[in-house]
Amino acid sequence: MSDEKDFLDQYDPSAFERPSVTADTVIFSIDAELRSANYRKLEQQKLTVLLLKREAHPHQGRWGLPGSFISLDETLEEAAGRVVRDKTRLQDIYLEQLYTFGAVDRDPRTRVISCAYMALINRADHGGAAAEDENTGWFELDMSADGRELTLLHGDERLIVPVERLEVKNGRLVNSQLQAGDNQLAFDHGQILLEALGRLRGKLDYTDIVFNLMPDEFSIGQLQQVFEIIWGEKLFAAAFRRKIADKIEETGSLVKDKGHRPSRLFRFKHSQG
Amino acid sequence: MSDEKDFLDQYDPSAFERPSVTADTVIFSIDAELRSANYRKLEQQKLTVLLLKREAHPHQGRWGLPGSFISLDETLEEAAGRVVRDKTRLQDIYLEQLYTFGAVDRDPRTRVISCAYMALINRADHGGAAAEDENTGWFELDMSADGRELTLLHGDERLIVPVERLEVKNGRLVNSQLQAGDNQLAFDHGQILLEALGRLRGKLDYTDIVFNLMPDEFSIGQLQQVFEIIWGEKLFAAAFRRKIADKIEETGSLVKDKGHRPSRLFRFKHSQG
DNA sequence: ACAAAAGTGTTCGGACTACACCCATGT
DNA sequence: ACATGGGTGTAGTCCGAACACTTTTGT
Repeated sequence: MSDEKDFLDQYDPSAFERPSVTADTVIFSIDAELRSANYRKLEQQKLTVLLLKREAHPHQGRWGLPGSFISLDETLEEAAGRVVRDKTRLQDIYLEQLYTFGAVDRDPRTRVISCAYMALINRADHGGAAAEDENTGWFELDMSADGRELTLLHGDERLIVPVERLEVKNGRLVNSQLQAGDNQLAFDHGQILLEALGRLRGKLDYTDIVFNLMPDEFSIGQLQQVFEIIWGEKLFAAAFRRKIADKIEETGSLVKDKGHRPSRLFRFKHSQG
Repeated sequence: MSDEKDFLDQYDPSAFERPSVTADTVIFSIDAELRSANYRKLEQQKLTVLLLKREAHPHQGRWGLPGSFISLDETLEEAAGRVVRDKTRLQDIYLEQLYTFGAVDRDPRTRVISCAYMALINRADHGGAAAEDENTGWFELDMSADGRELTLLHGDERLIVPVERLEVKNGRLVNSQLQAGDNQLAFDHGQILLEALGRLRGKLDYTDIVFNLMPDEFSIGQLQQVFEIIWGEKLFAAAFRRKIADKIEETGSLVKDKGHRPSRLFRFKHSQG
């Protein structure tokens, strides 16, 4: 091994053609819709994702996920964290690597490999975090009843992400052909979003990641709603309450001013052994 | 969008410094040890992983995972498949993307990002697949009782992979410091191997991936042993039998010549609704 | 009073645990 | 005969699904 140093000194990093690598982030948040419909009804919670309108080519004018080319002196996770910080002004956010997308032609410019991350925040909790503007929007996710189509809503904008039964090869999903439709996301970001949603759904019931989406204090009803919109199915309140009972603890405060019995507020109880 | 084509024509791919990207593969297999100890005892199954002795710098002489730099005209999965094919002569193998490792200094040459894949095969089933030689070895995995240390055995070779309680940050494991010890794997391949083992363990009980490790026909006892060596715990035979009963079907044949009641052979029953 | 949600009690059935027990074999 | 694993039966236990029911509020 004495000559390893010599080897390294002579090593030419440009010997092979290299791909570009980006860190793209799917930033989920929960938003509460202010429902005036019925003073008794709960305000409906919504699952939202942060999208940016692309100002440059390629896919100029389309909505896409926040992302960035990684620089050589930062890890993938650091790059993803940087993207989240730049777009939301939030730090120390839940961040999880999702999957790396490597279809040869997923970017028309050149070979670009995308390492996708999922971030979870609660927007209401952090004041003006990630305020919206012309080119920045939080899109509400709505899965169609048959689960074949995901709709993204933001003001008048309305994007459709087809869930074409994900092709599975060797047990792992294969990059499917990019859709060229009009109200579509840029690149393969629709696919990335679906992968993120799938991951979020799957991890809901065997991890505690939901609480990254919740405010510090929340009612059981709110929490149940979050499960319901992510899973797309109604849950039985009694069963739900008992199931999560040992993951939360009372804060002591109540929420009044609703047209029904006041609800106790809870917080996430960390580290129960 | 009319000028998107112009933009692409003028795009200069060398504008940003790019990392190298490799596809590294953790190829697991099951091997049956020929036990002469007791004619009644079952032949003990072993979980093995394919390692190569590095012939070039860096980490020359160390054992590491099979891998390759990706070329610009193949997907990540194709690159991983190519590596598996080159090393084992096997095609159409179960392949699953694991995780992408992006620590800045994980490779001393230059910035190298590793997209890790896990492959599952049954070596016995495919004759001389991945025969061993001087620089190619199937290493038996042995997790210590306390789960703090993974030992890799192959002939006289004996590598130790410390399981330093994986640092978790934001719910995802963080690349830990590279170990510089002697009987260690090259690069961060120990960490990659641990991640693969964790994934395999986790997926055992809610997917059907085990059957990728099994021969076409197997006894329930064999199958149970595979679960046991991967999970590192004994299972109750009666419960196990019932649990997997609806995933397998009888082939009709029996295995005699053992010092006990002959066992029926089963095969994986695909696609039960 | 009433609608809506908060919250508790209880039953039912299915899944897993643990143990007991028989079967079939090669030496 | 005996050790070893193959294979079935069965009682007990735990957990979630489902339903019934009470509590508490603002209008």
